[in-house]
Amino acid sequence: MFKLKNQRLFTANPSLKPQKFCSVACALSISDDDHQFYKQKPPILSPQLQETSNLDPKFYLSALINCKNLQQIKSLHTQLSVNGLLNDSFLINKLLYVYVRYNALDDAHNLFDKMPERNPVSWSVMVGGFAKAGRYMKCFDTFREYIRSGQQPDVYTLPSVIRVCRDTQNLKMGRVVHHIVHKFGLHMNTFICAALVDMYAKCGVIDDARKLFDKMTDKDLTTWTVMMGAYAASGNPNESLVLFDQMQEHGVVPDKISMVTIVNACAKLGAMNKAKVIHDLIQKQNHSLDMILGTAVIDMYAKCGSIDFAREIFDKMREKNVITWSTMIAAYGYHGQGQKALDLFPLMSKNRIKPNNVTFVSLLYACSHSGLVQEGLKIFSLMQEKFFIKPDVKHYTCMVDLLGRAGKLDQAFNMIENMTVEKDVGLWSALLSACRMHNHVEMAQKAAESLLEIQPHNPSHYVMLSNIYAKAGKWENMAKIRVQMTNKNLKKTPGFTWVEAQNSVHKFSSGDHSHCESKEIYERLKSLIEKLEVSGYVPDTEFVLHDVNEELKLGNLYAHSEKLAVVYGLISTPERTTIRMTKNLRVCGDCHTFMKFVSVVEQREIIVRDAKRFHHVREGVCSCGDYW
DNA sequence: ATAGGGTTAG
Repeated sequence: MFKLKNQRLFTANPSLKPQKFCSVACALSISDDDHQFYKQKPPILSPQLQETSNLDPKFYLSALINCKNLQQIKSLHTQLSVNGLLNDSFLINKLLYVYVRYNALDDAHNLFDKMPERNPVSWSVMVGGFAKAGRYMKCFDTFREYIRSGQQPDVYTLPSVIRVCRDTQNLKMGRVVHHIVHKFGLHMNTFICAALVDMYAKCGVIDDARKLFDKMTDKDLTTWTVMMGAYAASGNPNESLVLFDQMQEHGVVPDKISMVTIVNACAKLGAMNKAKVIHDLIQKQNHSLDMILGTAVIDMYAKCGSIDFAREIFDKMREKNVITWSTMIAAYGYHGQGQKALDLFPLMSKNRIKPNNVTFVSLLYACSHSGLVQEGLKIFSLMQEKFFIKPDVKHYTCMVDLLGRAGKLDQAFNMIENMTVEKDVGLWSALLSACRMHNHVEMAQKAAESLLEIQPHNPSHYVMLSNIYAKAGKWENMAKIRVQMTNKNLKKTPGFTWVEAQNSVHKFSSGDHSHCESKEIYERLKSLIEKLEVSGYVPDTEFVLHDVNEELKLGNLYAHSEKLAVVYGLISTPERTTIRMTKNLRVCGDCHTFMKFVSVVEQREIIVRDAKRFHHVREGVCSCGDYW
């Protein structure tokens, strides 16, 4: 009887952590009947428990550990109370903890309120419970009460409080807590410091995070992981990889979570060499590709340019969730293989995965970038009618992009006018780009006006509109924009281009001479342009504002960061070249033409990407016009 | 006994 019941407990809950088996504890694993019994007469022990129980707290301890639902916890609570064991701080804290683990925060709090004596463990469980459950005010209140009670907060409580500061983006409170940490001399605790580093990073003050990180003498794996993740999230994935190497030099061996973090950083960097090294390391250390790590690796390979590797991993993964599927769909989207993205969609339901709003963003994006207008419209209505997902601004942005690229500007504009969700910069930018592509000056003005209402000081909106005027020959309007920019003291923000070569990533800005092989690069660029001109390359100097600085000129040409990166790629890598550009930076017409010619004349495949998009530059393949 | 780090779009 016992064995059977016990088996049921463990087979029904394979996820339960292996625990010391206690012959009496298994009595709790049964019992719909018992529940009924408890319900009717709570103070009385069930026959089974009576048989085996005594007033030994150890019995209740293992019973609590093996609880599998709230009902059981409550009935044990009653029994503890009846047996007068609620004075045992060890037991009561365990009870508190089990309530918290089953998300019964109110029950826990009631118990906590009635506790005659609260020790640091009680406080820490309660504060941590509120923190995990997202009940931030309650967490702060409890912590405040703790401090006011005059006790020294222990090292277990503070990480939870810091976590809440992070989750609520409450940097001010975070600094106060940091102060408290110092006041109580707890600044040497690794758990607390790691939490603080994470809090600073996620509140956007990465320099403060780094300062604290550097001060820490014993950085453990979590600390390193937090810092690596912070750099990746703040747009400096290169630094994540640097730290990853340093960590290993310090003898810290990465685990699965840190692997996910570094895979993610590598995806953001877009460096295929690194991607392979990291994937090798994962295999060497025998980390299985579970849903999270597997999904991250798919994303990494896709963003490093290899949709085939990405698909290989995808096919190998045994368990996939909606994120895995959405990642793969998005990957096909930005690789310009819209049909393949669409083909995956019906397979999702076959595998019983329900698409979510992100899946539909990826699908619509895939349609817009492959020019699948009808399909996109179909998906858009399917999403609402069959899956009852209300489109948000991102879905609308994809639709505006889809219609806009196809030249259906009026339809796109109508959609914007009729939508009820709040319009953002991305939405209007999509329309503005479409206007530029189709030379629709009037609508461009409307789009730009809306953009400048939201972001009156963003120079890129002015530059974009100015370029549209230039293309239409409306020089007076263009001049006005330039005056506005000068009056507002706005300067074009510098753009960067990165290229992966020589096993690392090199960064260029326009007219950049800082690279150590700068001389060779410029010489090669000069001779290359001569070669290209023989083949019919005519530099396009239409977009005057793109290059305000005359010093960037190289003969009658401009040394765009894109060109410098492409040339460095030619010099230093035998294979194809992948360059990555500052997010939102558009490749200008001249660079586009330049790359097209390079790809033919030098027989080299060039891949351009910003954070998420790819465009293969091959003759006949590049269909994006001068706007990418 | 109680504590910190991980995946998709934009």
